[in-house]
Amino acid sequence: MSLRKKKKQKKKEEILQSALTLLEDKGYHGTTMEEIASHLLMTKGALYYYFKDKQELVYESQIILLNEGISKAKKLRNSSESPINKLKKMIQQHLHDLIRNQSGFKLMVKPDDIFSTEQQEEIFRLREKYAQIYDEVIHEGVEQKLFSLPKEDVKIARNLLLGAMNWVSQWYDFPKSKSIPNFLEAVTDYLLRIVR
Amino acid sequence: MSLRKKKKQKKKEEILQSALTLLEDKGYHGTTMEEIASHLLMTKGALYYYFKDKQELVYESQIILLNEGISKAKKLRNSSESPINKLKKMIQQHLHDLIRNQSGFKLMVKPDDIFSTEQQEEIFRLREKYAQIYDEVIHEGVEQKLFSLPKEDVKIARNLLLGAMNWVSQWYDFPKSKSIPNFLEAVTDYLLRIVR
Amino acid sequence: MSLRKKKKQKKKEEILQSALTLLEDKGYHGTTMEEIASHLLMTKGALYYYFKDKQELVYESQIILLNEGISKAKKLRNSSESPINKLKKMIQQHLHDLIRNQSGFKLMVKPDDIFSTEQQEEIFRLREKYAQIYDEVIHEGVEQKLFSLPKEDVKIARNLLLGAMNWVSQWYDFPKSKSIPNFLEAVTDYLLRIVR
Amino acid sequence: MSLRKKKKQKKKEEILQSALTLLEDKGYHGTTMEEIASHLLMTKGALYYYFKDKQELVYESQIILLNEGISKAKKLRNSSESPINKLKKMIQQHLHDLIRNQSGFKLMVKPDDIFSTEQQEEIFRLREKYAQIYDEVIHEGVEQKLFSLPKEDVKIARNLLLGAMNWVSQWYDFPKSKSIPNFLEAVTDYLLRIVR
DNA sequence: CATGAATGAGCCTTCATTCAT
DNA sequence: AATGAATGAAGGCTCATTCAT
Repeated sequence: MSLRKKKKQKKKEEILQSALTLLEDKGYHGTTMEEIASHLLMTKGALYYYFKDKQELVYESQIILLNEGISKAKKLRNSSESPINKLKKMIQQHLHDLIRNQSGFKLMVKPDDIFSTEQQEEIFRLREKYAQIYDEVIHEGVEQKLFSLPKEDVKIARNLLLGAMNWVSQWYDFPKSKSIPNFLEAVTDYLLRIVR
Repeated sequence: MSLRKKKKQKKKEEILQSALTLLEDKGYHGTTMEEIASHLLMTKGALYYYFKDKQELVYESQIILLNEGISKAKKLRNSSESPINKLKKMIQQHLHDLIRNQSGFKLMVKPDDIFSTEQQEEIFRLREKYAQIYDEVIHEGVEQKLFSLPKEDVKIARNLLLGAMNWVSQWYDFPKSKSIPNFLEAVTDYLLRIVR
Repeated sequence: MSLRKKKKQKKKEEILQSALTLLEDKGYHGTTMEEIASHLLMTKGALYYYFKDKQELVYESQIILLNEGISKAKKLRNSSESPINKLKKMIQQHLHDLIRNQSGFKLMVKPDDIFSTEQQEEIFRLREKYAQIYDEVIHEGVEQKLFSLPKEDVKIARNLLLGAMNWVSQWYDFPKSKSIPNFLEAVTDYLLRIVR
Repeated sequence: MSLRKKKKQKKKEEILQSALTLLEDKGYHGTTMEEIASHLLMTKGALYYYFKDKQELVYESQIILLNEGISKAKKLRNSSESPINKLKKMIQQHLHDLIRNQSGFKLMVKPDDIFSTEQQEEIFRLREKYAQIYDEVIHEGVEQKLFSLPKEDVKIARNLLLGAMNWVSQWYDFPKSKSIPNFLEAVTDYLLRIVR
């Protein structure tokens, strides 16, 4: 990639990161291009140099988010820990990012009338990819008799897990709560019960 | 209440029910008054005979939803079943309504810039009221040594429960799945693990 | 006229009187049928039993106003007072009605795109009729050498008079001012200077 | 100010001038943003680039108008003419602008439910400022025994003057009348009688 | 590359008007 | 005669998008 393109790429990611925060907060229709731009001290028009349209910008922000999640989860899955510890760390990673306001699994709950079919499919593909990493770890745990559930229920358990995690951003209360690490520890323990 | 008023009230609820479906799907900003109206074979203008503005319509739809949930949950809590069975039934009720597309706990994830402060407070109050019914049942279970968690963690457990439940509408796949009752049964069992 | 019709006529006048107050305040476009109705404890729809449409209602309110003014002015003109006193009393009558919130000369400053051509013509005809009564009295005063202006300037003087009078409602300040009679006396004296 | 900003400012004033003509004619509620825009061969949306909303546009048009009037009046007041001539010229200036369709003292007769409280106060402040220039000149005339009225009546006289002047646009009939200068001369003479 | 400016479609809302009852 | 209910045409305003400079 040329220097030019690299620079452009960097700027794009900068925009996407900033946009994510806003999108997380107010959703697709509630977030304006104007807002996204002004948060970055740019003008609306400039965004269109980097992205064809709003849809593309938001789509790419989702992709980035999912890919980041996947890559982090993969790293943990590949570690040499026990399945229990792997799952623990994956959950904590997920929650950590969520609280730090970077999640996107909440965002586009029903992306039907926002994204094109291909875009939707890609998003679902990545979501599934992310989820499968969880599945694999759970599977591993089942085989090692650390988790007690039939293999055909792995997906159900995983979905419940993801749901419970994603909801945390709704009720987690920064200042009042115990310290973040303590909080994460407690939540993780209860979540693990789903599979044990 | 006069006959006239009753009729008007009925129509209002009809509108609210219909609006809920759409709002659930596309969120506040993604749902237009036009859509809400045409779904009911009315014109946009007619909605304004029943509701002052969009905000009020959506607000009332949330209130109705929450109140319905509260009333159903209360009935189950007051039954003479064991805490385990109570919780089971409450979960199944919740999921059932969710799948039948009536939930609203998902809807207004961040009602900040949609509702007025008072409206937000009322919504939070009702959400809390609903959640407390869960708390009570869990409490009861703890005291009867049916559930194993310290009392100070009841709220955490309840929140994880609600999150996992609300997420179900994201992945539950009507036609392909096992029959609804079987599905509910399975999900409920895994959810109960959180508190056992 | 049948009793029916008389009753209807009375109600119409009641409506017109009430409408006048509002129209005076907020103008044609600023006053809604809803407001007019609710001020009379009726519903919007009922107004349409008495008046074909908003235009007609407003038009008739203007006519009534002008006719009342004309009739009052005629009475004063026909009295046996001196032209000076006649004019004085006409001015005071006009101001009195104005302050009591009944004037309409201000209202439809440019009735062009509100009224039909015929309606406009009728309104102008009546305005002119009202003004001519002033002209006659001034004329009389000129002939008796009580007023000093050439006859060809009578209309100019009369228009200045009317303008100054109509403006009074803009600045007259009820509570703070001297008593109404004192105030009227003072204003009238200065106005008379125009023709003396 | 940068060139860009100057250009924007110029455009704003262009819009305001054009809007004034329409507002003068049909009042606040009778004038649409659409009309204002199309008169300038722009689209509705473009107006919102220059003004936050209709209220602001109209408000600023009033301010400009008042400030122009004040500045012109001040110049005349500061001249070395006799109070009589000063007043004469101020009246003629006012009438001249009025006939050339630039007055705004008529416009917002009751700005109550159009403008915000602060906006109203500013408008009243400027109206008062304009009026006070008249007061000062009249005062001067009184002290030089050129005008005969007690000082406590200056405001009354001034208000009658302004009212009579503003009304002129209602009845002044361009084509039929004598030439404008002659007309102004005549009107001014009669108006001066109020204070002499 | 970026900006200021403009466009146009679409949304929320108001309101005169109609009409069955 | 009057009302509740509904309609439809605007009107104000927002916002994604475009484009000349």
